[in-house]
Amino acid sequence: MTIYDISKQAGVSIATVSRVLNGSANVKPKTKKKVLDIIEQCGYTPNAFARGLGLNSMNTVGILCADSSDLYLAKAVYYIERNLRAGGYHSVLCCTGYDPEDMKASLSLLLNQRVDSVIMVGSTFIAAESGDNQYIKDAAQQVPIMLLNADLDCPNVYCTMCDDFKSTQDATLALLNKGINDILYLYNSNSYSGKKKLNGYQSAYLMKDVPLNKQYQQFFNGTHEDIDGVCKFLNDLHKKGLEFHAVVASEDMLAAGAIKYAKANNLSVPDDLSVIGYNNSILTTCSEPEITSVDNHLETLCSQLVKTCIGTLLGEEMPQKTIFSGELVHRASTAL
Amino acid sequence: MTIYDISKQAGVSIATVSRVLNGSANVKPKTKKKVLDIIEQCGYTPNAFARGLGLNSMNTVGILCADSSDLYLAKAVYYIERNLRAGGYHSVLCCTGYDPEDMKASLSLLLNQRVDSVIMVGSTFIAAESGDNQYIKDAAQQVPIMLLNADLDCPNVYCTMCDDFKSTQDATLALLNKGINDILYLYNSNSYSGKKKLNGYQSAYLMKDVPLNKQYQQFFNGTHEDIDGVCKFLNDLHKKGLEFHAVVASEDMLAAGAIKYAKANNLSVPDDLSVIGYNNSILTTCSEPEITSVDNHLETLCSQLVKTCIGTLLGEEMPQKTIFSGELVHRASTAL
DNA sequence: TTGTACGCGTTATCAT
DNA sequence: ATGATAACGCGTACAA
Repeated sequence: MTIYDISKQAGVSIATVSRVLNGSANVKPKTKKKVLDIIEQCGYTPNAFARGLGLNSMNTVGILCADSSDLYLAKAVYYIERNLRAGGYHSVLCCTGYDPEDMKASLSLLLNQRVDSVIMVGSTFIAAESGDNQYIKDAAQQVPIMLLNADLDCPNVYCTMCDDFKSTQDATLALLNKGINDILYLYNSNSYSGKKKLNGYQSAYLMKDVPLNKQYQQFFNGTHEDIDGVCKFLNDLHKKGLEFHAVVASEDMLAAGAIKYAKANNLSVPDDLSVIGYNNSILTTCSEPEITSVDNHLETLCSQLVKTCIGTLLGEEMPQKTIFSGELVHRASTAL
Repeated sequence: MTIYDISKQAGVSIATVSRVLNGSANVKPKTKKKVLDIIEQCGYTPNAFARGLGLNSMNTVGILCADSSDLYLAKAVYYIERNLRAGGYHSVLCCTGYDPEDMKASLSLLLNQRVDSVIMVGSTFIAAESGDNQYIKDAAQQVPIMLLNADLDCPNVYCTMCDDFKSTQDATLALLNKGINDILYLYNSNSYSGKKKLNGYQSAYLMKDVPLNKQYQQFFNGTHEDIDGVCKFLNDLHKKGLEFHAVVASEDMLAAGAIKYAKANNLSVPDDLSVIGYNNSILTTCSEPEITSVDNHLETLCSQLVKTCIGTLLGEEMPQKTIFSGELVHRASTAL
C-alpha cells in the first residue's frame, strides 16, 4: 500500500495525497475528506524509510548510555525517552559499557544510522584528557550532541547538569559543621561528574580549614551492585586502623554498603556513623535506617535536556550550558 | 558524499562500489582495494535511509516496555539491547506506561516506523480478556512479535518466559514444609505473570491440603518504589488483626517493605517472620537481613529471546515458546 | 569482472 | 487547488 494506491483510488495525484498527509493548506476540504476516507479505509501509513530518505531525517535521536540497567542511568534513559517521544522523536538506545573504544564505536554506529542528534547519558563519556574527547567534537560536526551531567566546551555540544561540586560540598559541610571531621569520602567513578564530587568534598575541608587526609578518600573498585563488597571494603579499612565517623558517598549503593558495615560492627547510625548517599534512589528507603541523600533532580535535568535538544533541532538558539542545583534530602542516617 | 562520488573517484560504477560495500564475491582484489581506499579516505558511509528504502528494513527492532526505570524491566531492556546490537540490530526503545491505550498507540508507532520486529518486555501487555490482545495479534501479521514473561497463542508471536507459577509454588511450599501455614502473599500486578505467581501460591496450599484464606492474598496498590507504603500497608493489616509469620512477595520491593515492617514491629526475621522476594535484585542485599528471593535468570531469558527474534528474522524455524525455571536463592530472611 | 538502468515511496518544485 | 516530475541514495537484475 503506497501513496500511489491511495492517489488512484481517490482519483487525485500523489501530490495531493502528500499534501493531505502533511496538513498542507491549499487543499479543497472536499478533496481532503475523500483522501482521508480512503486512507482510513485502507489503513495506509506512509513509508518511514522513503520519507526519511527525502527529508534526510527520521526524527530519531540516539541515546548513548554506558549501562541502562544501572539504577540512576535507567531513570535518566526513561525520562529522556518519554520526553523525546512526547516531542515527536524516536529513541535509539545504545548501551556501550565502560570501555572507551566501545563508546566511540557506538557513537559511530548511531551517526551512520543518521540519527538527528545524540544524547550522551552520564559523564563516563567525557575523558579527563581533552584529546580523548575528540571523537565527541568530531561527532558534533554532524549533529548536535547533548550531554547529561557532563561538561565539554565545543560548538554544537550542549550540556545539562547538576552542580555536583556544590552538592557534595554542602553535604560535607553539613557534617563538618556538626563537628565531625573524620569523614570518609567513598567513590567509584573518575568520570567528570565523579571528579566534581570529589572536589566538592575537598573544598569543604578547605573552607573549614580542616586538614585533608588522602587516606579518607577511598576509591571502591567493584560493580555497581556489590553492596556486600562495599561493606567488606570498609571493614578492611577499619581493620587497618582507619577511624571515621561519617561516610559521604558518590552513589547511594556505596552508602547502603556503609550502613551494612555499621550494622556488622555494631555501630549506631547516626550516633557512631553518619552516612550520606547520592542520587536519592530507592536504596535510600530500602536501608535501615533510611539514608540521607543528594537529590539531583534528574527528572528536571532530563526534561530540560530534551527541550534543548528539540529546540536545537528546530533551529532555535539554545543555551550551551544549563546547570541545576542539587538538594540534600534528610533522613535517619544523619542528625543534621 | 554518496555512492556516486565514490564511484567517480574510483573510476568504477556504483554497482562495483555497492558490491565492495556489501562484501559481494565477484570483484577483482585490486579494484576492491582501490574502492576501499577511496571510501576510507573520504570517510564515506552509506545512507541508511536509502538502504532501508531499498531493502525495506533498517535492521531495527522495537522494544516496548511499560517503565524502563523499573529495576527489573531496566535490566531486561539492557540485556535485550546488548544482545540485539551484538546481532547487528538497532533498538528503538518505547516506554508506554501502564495505560492499555498508550500501549496500543506505542505499538502502532513502532510499526509505522517499520521496525523489523517488536519485543514486548513484561506481561503487562497481555490482558486477561483474550479480546483485548487483538492489537498484538494484528501486529503479528506485520512483523514477528516477541514476548518476555508472557504467553499468547498466536501465529508469529514468540514467547520466552520463566515458570513463575512453579517458582512461586516452590517458594510457598518451602515455607509450608517448615510448618509455617499463615503465609501472606503480597502482590502488585494482575498481569499474566502476576496471575501465574498468585496461582503458584494457591496451588502450594492445595498440594499440602492447607486451607486457603483470601485474607492472606493482599494486593498492594502503589508505585513500584514505595517501600514505606508497603510497610504501612502491612502495619494496617497487622492492626486489623491479621496474623502472619511469613510473606511471599511478587517483587523484591514488596519484600523489602515486609522487612521494614518487621523492624518497625520488633519482629525478628526470620524467627517471627520469614520473607521471600522475587527477581533477586539489588534490593535483596540492600535490606538487613538480606532477602531470600527467586532468581528467574533474566539474562538467560533475554539472550534466548533475542536469539529467537533474530532467528525468526533470518527465516529460520524457531520455537514458539521457550520456558526456563526459576531458582530460589537462599538468604538470611528465611531459615529453610 | 564490471556497467546500465530501474525501482524503492516519499517530498518538493514548478507548472497549470 | 491540483498535477507532473525531479530529486533523495541505495541494491540489484540484467546486459555486456
